[in-house]
Amino acid sequence: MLNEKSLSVSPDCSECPIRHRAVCARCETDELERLEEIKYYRKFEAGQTVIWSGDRMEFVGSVVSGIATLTQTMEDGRTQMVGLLLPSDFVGRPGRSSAAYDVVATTDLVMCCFRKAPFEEMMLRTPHIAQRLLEMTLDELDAAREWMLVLGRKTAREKIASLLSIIARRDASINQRDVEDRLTFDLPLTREAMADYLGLTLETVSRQVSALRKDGVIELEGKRHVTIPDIGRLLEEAGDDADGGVFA
Amino acid sequence: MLNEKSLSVSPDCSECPIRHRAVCARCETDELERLEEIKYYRKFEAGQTVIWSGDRMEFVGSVVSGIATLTQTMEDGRTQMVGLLLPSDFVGRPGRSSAAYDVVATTDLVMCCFRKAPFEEMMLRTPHIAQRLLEMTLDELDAAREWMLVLGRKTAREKIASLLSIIARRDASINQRDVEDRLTFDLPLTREAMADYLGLTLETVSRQVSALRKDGVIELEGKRHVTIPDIGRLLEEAGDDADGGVFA
DNA sequence: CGGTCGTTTGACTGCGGTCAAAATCCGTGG
DNA sequence: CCACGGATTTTGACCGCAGTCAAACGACCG
Repeated sequence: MLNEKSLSVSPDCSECPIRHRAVCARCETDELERLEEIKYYRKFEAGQTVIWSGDRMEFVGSVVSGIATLTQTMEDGRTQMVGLLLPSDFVGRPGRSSAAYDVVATTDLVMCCFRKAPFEEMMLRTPHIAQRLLEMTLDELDAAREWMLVLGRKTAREKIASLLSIIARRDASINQRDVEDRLTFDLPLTREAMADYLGLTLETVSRQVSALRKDGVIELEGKRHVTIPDIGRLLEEAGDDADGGVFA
Repeated sequence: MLNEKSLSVSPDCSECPIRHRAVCARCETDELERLEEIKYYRKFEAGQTVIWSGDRMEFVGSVVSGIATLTQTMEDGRTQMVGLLLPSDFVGRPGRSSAAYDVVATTDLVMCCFRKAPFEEMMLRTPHIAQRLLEMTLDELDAAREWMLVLGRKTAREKIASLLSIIARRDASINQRDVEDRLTFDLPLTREAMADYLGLTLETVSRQVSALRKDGVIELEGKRHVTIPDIGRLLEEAGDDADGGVFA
């Protein structure tokens, strides 16, 4: 906790890399000015816990850069990841006083935080924020439901393929890369984190990743750098409808 | 589809049984009057499909009475339930033109429908509706994430116990029953529907229900009527924290 | 009475979990 | 530059939980 850093200077909203995708996306200039007054940046290092489940939450905020995970843990230690937080994703629930999940930085992370009470008060007066938050929450709900199908009904191989295609899609969207390009990215998750996301053990993840590599569905350089020669093939392996533009 | 019934008369909102829990919960009298103008009731019989995935959605609405399910299906027929819709739950996504899931009535069902375009237009002008919808969506997101833990990490026995405790909780809350009472309710789902919710086969569901009965965790009269002699015991079996008031 | 639907039960199989060990990666300090 | 130690990943052998296939049972209805 000691190596967490608060930045004294928060960059101007108008230059923010997530300006057009985050909870503030629809705000007008004057609304942004009021947001500037209650915002502050915080940095976390890879591996640090951002919020502990059950803790009192004094802020909500957006991921500016880096990746974090949302996880739930049972008393006996079994854990399930319930969300992957990428830049522009929102953290925290207005109207709730204590955190429901652990939030952990898996890479170095920068967050744009808003003090909770002022943010909630501002939400009531600023429909642009509430509207955008509703839209984002509906998207997250859809993603969670898609993930329920993955967890409940897919095989281990399909689960891995599903995770890779989701990361590939999000990566392409964030980096504005063309989908027709040869997709290539770094896995932001350890095998254990992948297992926690997919409801598998890390051994099974390792075996199935190797199998997909052996079958030519993916290519690996080192343990983490992935290339996808044929995205249609990967989507087929995921059990998704290959055509019909999940990527459109 | 022919036996679907439209009611010519929609009861007054002020007498509505879900008045204080549905998307209209926070509306003032004048706001309710405007909602009355765009609402209509529809009845569905048990087994009927309310909405097909992919269909154009011409309405959104609330469940007034009865129970419906939200399901997703893969090409090869594997299906996963992603939501259980009880009275006051909201159906449909403002801002989206086609349905993402199948909605099926599992009992006779009455819905309070709003034509989609007028409802969306009204949402922009009526913060009370948007606020309540955000709150409900956040609750659904939490429920979906809790379910991800069930699907990803719990054993078949724990899954059954989790489902029973959720139904017991919701049933108690809807019928305003005291939790300390001897909990008793009718299962609104077939074994197959339970299996689709839990990511199991119907045979496994049947076996585990029998096992819980044999072990005295639940009592059965017929196939569907369930009594829970000790809710704490059931929560233990579900792998949840037994104390601490999930039921508080 | 036969037919359908939902459910239970049994026998067997196989996918993914468990336990264990080896291999690889990577940062750190001598 | 290399040796060391810890973390991460891979691989192997074995096992058990839940899936599969099949049959029978009970309730309900025409």
